[in-house]
Amino acid sequence: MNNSDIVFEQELKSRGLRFTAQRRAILNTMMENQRKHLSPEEIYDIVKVNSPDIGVATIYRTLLILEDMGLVRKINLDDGKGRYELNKNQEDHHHHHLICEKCGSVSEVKYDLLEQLEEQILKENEFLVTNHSVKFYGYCKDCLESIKNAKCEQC
Amino acid sequence: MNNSDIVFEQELKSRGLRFTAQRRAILNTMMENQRKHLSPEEIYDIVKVNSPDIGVATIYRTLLILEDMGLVRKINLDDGKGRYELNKNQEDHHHHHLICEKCGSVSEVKYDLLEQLEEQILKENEFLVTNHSVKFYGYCKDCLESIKNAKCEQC
DNA sequence: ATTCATGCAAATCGTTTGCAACCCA
DNA sequence: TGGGTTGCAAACGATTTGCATGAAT
Repeated sequence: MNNSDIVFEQELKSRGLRFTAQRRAILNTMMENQRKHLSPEEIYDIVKVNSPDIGVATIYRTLLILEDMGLVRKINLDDGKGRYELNKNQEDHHHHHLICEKCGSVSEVKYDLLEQLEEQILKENEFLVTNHSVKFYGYCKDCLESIKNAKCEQC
Repeated sequence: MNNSDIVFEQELKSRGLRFTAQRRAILNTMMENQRKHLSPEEIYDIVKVNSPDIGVATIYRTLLILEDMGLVRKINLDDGKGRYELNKNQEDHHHHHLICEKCGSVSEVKYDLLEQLEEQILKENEFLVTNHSVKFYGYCKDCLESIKNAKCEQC
């Protein structure tokens, strides 16, 4: 039982919820697959290896709890399913995703130049920004190269 | 038959597609509801008023065509359904959405400070950005006020 | 013992698809 | 006339829900 498990157990208790083997297995799976943007189905497949009797519903129900606790964050990668990533700490909070429109790969950037813009929004729109989601679409390194090569063949 | 209808008809013809009453009605609905972020279902309900026999499938199929032509843009407002907005012109391209987490309202900001960041991404990640999606979550003007008022009652 | 959590299957929601009838070019 | 288009309903994939059973405190 690691540190995160203990934190999780405390959080659950303080909400009158129980620390079950399934919930523990799901959180551990999230920790062992950081930066992977797993879908509920993928988490299900991983957890099933050691807990064959688990059901998908438990994955969905647990992810809701983890998200509500701020231990996990739900993101949208435009592939029609939910994606979840570990919410390690606050500084980790502001990273953005690079989605390759050719191969579908997802990488990350950590810059955050949005504070300034958010102040401006508060002043001009009277809207208080508490969070944001930024996605960049384009071509990853590998696909840029394969496009370059494909063009050369036609020369 | 307005200007956009003519453009639409030409675009359809150039692709070997037909200019039907249904397609026209759907594009007109999009134009009459700019900045509304309509879902396919909502578009369906509006179009149905004047074309009671239309089916949802036609809405979906037509939106795909309009999106492919660049006349319409699909966005994601985290409510589990697709949302569409008119893609009026290129300058209109870079606006972002402000999503109120209390009342769910969606407004817009037009600033775009991302070019600089995208250059940096190209250099450091070798990822060529061709498009982006930016969403800000927080509290709209009205909800900020109601929160303020609620707090005062407790004083 | 009590109350919450689970697995299962059925239900739901948004979207897509197959197909026969339809209609624009 | 012929091939794209439509409405309908069935199919689909992701997620949610009801419920009887099972497990944590």
